Amino acid sequence: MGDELHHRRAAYLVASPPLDLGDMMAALSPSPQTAGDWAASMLLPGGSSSAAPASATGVGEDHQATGISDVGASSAAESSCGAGSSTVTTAAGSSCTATTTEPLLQGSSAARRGRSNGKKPGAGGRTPRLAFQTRSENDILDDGYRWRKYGQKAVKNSEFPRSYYRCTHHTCGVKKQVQRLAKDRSVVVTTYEGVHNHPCEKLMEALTPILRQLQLLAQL
DNA sequence: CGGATTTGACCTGCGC
DNA sequence: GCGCAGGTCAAATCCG
Repeated sequence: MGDELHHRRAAYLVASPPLDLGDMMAALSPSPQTAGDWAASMLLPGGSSSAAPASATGVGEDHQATGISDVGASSAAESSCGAGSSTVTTAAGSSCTATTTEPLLQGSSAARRGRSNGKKPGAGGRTPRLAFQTRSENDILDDGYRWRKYGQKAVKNSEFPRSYYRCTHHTCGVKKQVQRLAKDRSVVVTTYEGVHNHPCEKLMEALTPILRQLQLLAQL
């Protein structure tokens, strides 16, 4: 998947981020929505809770997405890009490789511990989890949302600590974990847990002028 | 001064 | 039951 993603990376750096953000969001969406559909859904107040996809994106940063995993209820570190992968192509023609990794257990103890504040993942595994790898110097990738770090933990079998973040939006309980891969320190594994119930700030910011134009055109 | 980050303590689940 | 490891809390600290 290398070359294509390299091109995408260049696009992130040079071209307008919002489109790529949409691409990525659409690509990561559980439903086969187009970027446009998704963007539209995000603009509906309250409509994003059901239609909004997971939050993983790489935008405006020097990050290269190398693998995406829909993680069932287990730790994502060193697990992304595991089992069979499939390529998701968005309306804009861009693509990224998504990997569903239900059989993630791989014997590691991390996979067994789904605890979060006493709440179990729940029957059927409540919150969706999505892990993906990015190749970057930067641990923190700018996905358009605002995050507050609430913890950092040394992880076994890894010289790099794992960082824990929560979305700062009041009504949003989305979390993410960021960890650098022990095997390849240039790779950052980001695991998102949950779905944002509010629009992406940066996306909204970027889309506003476009929407204005669309509204003007619609009036004609 | 308010919000974000750091960091050690604490809690919980799981394997032995 | 104990120890280990992951995840969270919250006080202290930092920073704009």
